[in-house]
Amino acid sequence: MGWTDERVENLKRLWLDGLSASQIAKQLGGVTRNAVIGKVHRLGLSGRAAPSQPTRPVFKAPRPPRPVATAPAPRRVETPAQPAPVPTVYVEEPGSATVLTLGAHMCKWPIGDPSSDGFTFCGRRAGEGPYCIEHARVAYQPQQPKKRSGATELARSLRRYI
DNA sequence: CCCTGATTCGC
DNA sequence: GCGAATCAGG
Repeated sequence: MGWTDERVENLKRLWLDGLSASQIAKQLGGVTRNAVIGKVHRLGLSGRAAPSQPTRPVFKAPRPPRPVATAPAPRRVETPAQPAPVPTVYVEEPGSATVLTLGAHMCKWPIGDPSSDGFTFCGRRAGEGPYCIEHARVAYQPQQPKKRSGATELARSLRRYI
């Protein structure tokens, strides 16, 4: 499949809309993301007004030499032993995607407080639906048919979030 | 491992 | 001109 005028127009629009190369490739069909990227460059529109994910244009500072020989200071002098470091059970690890990096085919399972800075999405490869296989299981599991004791049920529901 | 764009180079 | 392979990065 070659680059017809129509397909090129599509490419331009989608690219300028901020879609990623792989997303565009899927949408156009018959091309890989490499082909899309190559074409984008040949068309001279590599830089985007609204990049899907701003690629660092700045250079990274040369790695500062690591202090090697110093012993790792166990910073923790005074803390009168708090009750228990028992972690909350039902919080997940932060996802790999933020609202800015969440792609079309990434799991959109929200993790954390949407109003806080640490809010993320799961971000793993999504299947048919908006979620990855694991979260799809949780999301689409209606109810457990049998009644259980309150404690048992609570323990059950919490387990799913570990 | 998933993803992103950038570059190279044989075709 | 094209795009797979590769590179470099999150």
